[in-house]
Amino acid sequence: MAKNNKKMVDEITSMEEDFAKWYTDIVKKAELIEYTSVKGCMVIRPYGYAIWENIQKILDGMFKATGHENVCMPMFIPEGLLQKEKDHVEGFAPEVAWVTHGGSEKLEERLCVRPTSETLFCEHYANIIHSYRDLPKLYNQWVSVVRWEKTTRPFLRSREFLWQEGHTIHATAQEAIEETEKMLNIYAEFCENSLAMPVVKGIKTESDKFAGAVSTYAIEALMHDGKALQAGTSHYFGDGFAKAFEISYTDKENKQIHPHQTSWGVTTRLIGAIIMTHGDNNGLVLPPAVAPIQTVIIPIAQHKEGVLDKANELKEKLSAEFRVKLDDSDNSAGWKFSEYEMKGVPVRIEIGPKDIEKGQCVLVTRHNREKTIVKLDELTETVRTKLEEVNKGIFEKAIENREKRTYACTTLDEITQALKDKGDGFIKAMWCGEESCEDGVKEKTGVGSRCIPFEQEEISDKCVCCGQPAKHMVYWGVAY
RNA sequence: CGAGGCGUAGCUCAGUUUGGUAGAGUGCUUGGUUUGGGACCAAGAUGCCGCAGGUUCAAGUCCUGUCGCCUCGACCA
Repeated sequence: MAKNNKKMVDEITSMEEDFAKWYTDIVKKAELIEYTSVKGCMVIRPYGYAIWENIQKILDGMFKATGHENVCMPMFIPEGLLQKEKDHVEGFAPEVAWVTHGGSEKLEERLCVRPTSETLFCEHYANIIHSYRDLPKLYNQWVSVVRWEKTTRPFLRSREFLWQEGHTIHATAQEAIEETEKMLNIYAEFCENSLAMPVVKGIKTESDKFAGAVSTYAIEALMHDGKALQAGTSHYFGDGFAKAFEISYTDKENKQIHPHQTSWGVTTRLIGAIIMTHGDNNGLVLPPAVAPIQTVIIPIAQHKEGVLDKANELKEKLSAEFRVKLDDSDNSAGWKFSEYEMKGVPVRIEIGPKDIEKGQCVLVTRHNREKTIVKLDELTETVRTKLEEVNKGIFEKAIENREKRTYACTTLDEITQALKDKGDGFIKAMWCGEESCEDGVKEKTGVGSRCIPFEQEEISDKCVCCGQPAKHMVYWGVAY
């Protein structure tokens, strides 16, 4: 037993020892991805992709329920089109990949591989929007984009990544702002309910907003190691893009008006967020809503008469409601326990000869390894309850970690001290609104502004950096 | 992109200092015994020593370049 336990932890580096290594160990050993010969481009393997498919299914439903339609834009953007909006091109030019040849012919104009699709949507909107009757357009697409990142990490920062980008266009600023906020709320709701990941909703500072946006809203999550991760963004563009791309409509009074736009997105980075929010030293812990396998049945002494039959019967019954796997491979039971813990399966069902005799089985919840003996005729309900329990349990654990790692500070020294004593985390501190102070905090303490949360608190009345009257409470942190 | 570390069997790594027949554990295959926390015995297969040049009679080992991974910075979903 002692030997076995030791071996189990030997499989992955412990997160206390080396969090970054722990992360890559999990990503590889849970069979989420495999590296390829192109830096920053990974194979998302079936188990990893299944998580993404579940994320897609839920979010897509939420988008459609709020009136959005899916479209698909091309993957190439001609250089001239990318350059139409000044801030936008400045923001993205350093990290785009260019196509310069078609076959062996050099292209007249280079094509960039989309790093994001605002320009393509704008070109399209200019063509199809003429009247106030054409508005709004609530579009979304599920595609991949390319950004030539310098340092890459699976799911967190890859050169090609999967995402959805919503692009909407509205008659009025107010309507567009409402859309921006609505989508941020949808993201937050999804993260908290389906991913059991608590998030802070807020607005980005001027220096941190999206290239070309009037304002950028974001949800920020705190990972287990105390670093912050931007889990989703929603941008309000005003009519800046509309002007640059000459999109206008005729209103009821026969006046030419530039419409107002938004865009919003989440990416496969969410999978990284799930790993770093819920995972532990035995591997992944998946939120039930997106787990490819919600419950795994492990037969004990499966060579014995009747065990596999019973296990199959349970699988049949549970499949009506859950994503179920029965592992009848000839690996030992202990091996299977570890394997599915590594893969983060929320609920494990053990069924052996002794159980069958008593008309019961054993349920183990992944996040706390708690064992429950369940009567076979109550199994479906109990699995349902246990899945909810896992979801609740991991959410509370994540909240607890965030609370423990959130420090209210009134001076730069307090920030430095808190980080030193308690480790990385969210710093809540006041800010005067000046960029020089934002930079000053970064320079002197190492934490950058994450967002100005909607839920404001008054930590003090002075800016943490310059001591002048404060305008906002800001969340600061080291970001992924 | 700047600084540092590492690339040898599917995985973890030894061998590099001092050049001389390619190694271990684990995994894999086959057969048998096992099965309530990563089982045991026996037999077997597995290597462009990251890649490309160079030095040498001879390179995993020395030199140059390059690619990849990890850590810390700068940039970012």
